[in-house]
Amino acid sequence: MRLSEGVEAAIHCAATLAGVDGGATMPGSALAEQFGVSPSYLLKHLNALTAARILESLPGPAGGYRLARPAERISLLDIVLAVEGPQPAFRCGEIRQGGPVKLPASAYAKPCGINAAMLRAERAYRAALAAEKLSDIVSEYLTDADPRSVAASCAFIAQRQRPQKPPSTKR
Amino acid sequence: MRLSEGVEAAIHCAATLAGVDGGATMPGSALAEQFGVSPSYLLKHLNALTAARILESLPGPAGGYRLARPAERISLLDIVLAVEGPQPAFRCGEIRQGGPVKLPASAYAKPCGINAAMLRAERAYRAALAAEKLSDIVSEYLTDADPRSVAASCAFIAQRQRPQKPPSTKR
DNA sequence: GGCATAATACTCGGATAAAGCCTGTCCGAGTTACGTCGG
DNA sequence: CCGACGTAACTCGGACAGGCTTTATCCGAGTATTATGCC
Repeated sequence: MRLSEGVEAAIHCAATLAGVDGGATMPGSALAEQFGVSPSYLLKHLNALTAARILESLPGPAGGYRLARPAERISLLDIVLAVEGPQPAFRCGEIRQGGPVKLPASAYAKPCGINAAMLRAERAYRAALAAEKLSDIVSEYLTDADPRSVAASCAFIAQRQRPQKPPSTKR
Repeated sequence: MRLSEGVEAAIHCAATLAGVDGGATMPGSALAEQFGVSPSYLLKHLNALTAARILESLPGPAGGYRLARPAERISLLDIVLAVEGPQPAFRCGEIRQGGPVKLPASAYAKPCGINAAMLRAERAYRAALAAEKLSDIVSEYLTDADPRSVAASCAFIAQRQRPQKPPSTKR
């Protein structure tokens, strides 16, 4: 059982974007720089989040990414499913039918009990992930993390975010 | 998120071995034949189960595999961990430290909140897997599955199991 | 001086190679059962 | 007839290639900004 490396980056990016002012955006290059990962590769995952309607992307010089809805309505499950895909972790290959004894298909009408048990467990996993809201992650970070780390993150966001409405961009 | 293909085979094998008489064994070739998978490859996973003290292996002409303890004390979590490894699905790469701003190590003394949240969800998953006992899987199969499938499975077990007359020598 | 226009620079997006893990296969070491020989 | 021995066959165990998903990278399409020329 192994999750993609990109899930971690996607969650960190979403948490960072939750800290930008409403309406402002942050380019993918800034997010990649903050975490020291490849910009081109991070775009792949950010694109997946955009396709899942979790992020919004704006092109152009003042463009970038921002959350498509408030952080209270974004759960870790949404991000994981967007990056990893909606398929369950356990995929029943129906090996019970692969034996030498060939039974009619009607004998396998009911789903495999092992598959059902694994899906029950996975449902609990997804429920736990759905309970973890992005806003809670951010709040917990702001209160529990080291003040120096929080200050550095806020400074980075304030420096690299791009406000949308004001026409004048100084730089 | 994706589990190994071998997990399904391992669980099916364990469920089959739960149906053999106490003390009797079944060779890996018979298990592979029952599910139509490669015998040599199945041995890899059966070996992992043996290393995890879930199965016992007896060499020799009348040898094979059997459960190391009653099915009531074997959970799906034990099998999954044996095949997939004990590492959690989400492995924190500490990308929060990869940015250009270098803070002293003391600023990262507390664990990453995102990692903590993911591990909380995974703990729920493992708890759900631990609640699924192998004996329950077998009981559910015997009562709910199609009678033809149950009859075929029992016939296969009775035909291919190897009773162990003398007290076995543990490996 | 104001407005339309064209060049510009920055952004995202998809298509393209390389690496790592999982899958699949092979052959060798070890052990037990059986047949045979000797007592 | 009984016991011990040697042979043999069957088993598991670890080491060796191939396929596929994941990771990483590059270049092209699109758009708001900006400077310029015209009115």
